[in-house]
Amino acid sequence: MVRAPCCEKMGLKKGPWTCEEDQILISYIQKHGHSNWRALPKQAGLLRCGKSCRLRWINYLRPDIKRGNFTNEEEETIIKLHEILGNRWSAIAAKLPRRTDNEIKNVWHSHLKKRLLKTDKLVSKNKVRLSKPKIKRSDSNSSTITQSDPDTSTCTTSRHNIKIEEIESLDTMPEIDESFWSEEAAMDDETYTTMVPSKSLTNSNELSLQCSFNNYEESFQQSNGYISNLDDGMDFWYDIFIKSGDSIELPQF
DNA sequence: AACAATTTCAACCGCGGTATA
DNA sequence: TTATACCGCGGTTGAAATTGT
Repeated sequence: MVRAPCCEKMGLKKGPWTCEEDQILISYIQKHGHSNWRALPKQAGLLRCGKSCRLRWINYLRPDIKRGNFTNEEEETIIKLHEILGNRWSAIAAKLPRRTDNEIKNVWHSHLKKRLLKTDKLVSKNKVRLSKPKIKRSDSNSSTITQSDPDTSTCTTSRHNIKIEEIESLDTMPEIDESFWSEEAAMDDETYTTMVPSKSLTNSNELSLQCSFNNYEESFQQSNGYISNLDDGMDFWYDIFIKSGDSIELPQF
């Protein structure tokens, strides 16, 4: 099958929209809606293809669009959602009211990606590979977290101080102190402080883990009994299965 | 002030999914 | 079932704006 071009190029305008064209499009859509983008430009008297009209409306003219700089909160949200959803800009835009997928895509490519690349380079200098956690099915020892009480807030092992606390999935990532990224900020095993099972291990459907060092946190979530990092990076990826009542041995940092 | 390099972002292109004849 | 048309999405482009020298 040979697809027909989206519009006959003959006589149709391309490139930036004029104020006059914008006004024609806005007033037409206000009166008649946009049930058929292909027919719209002809009916509205615009020398544009339907695709161009749709894009102009969706990305620029829609009355419910929020324009201007993205807030820090919005940028953090985009970064987190991108970790989960990848380049699914429309899905990300659906979580950010009044922002368009095109705008989010642009801000990702122009700001956020560069920022993260910079961050990754610095993190890779101090890269740490986490070993796979061991699961204890029955007995336990001093280096193993055991589930004694679902409501326990802290416990201690011989190797690390461990605390058990509630973690909301996709919780806030704390501000990272500038010193963390400095050349001098050498990684130190002792700065790893917690591997945190939340909500106890008694309910395998509600388990999540959080690993933190300095002020940087890695979040893990359980899905279908498996735990995996929310990050795509293989360096922090786990594939472990935990059943109700299991205990978990801390990873070696 | 002039020019070059870089960044931003609106708009375009092509593909895949879906509806329809 | 197949061919066609349309819509929406993600990748890419390129002009305009900004920044650096």
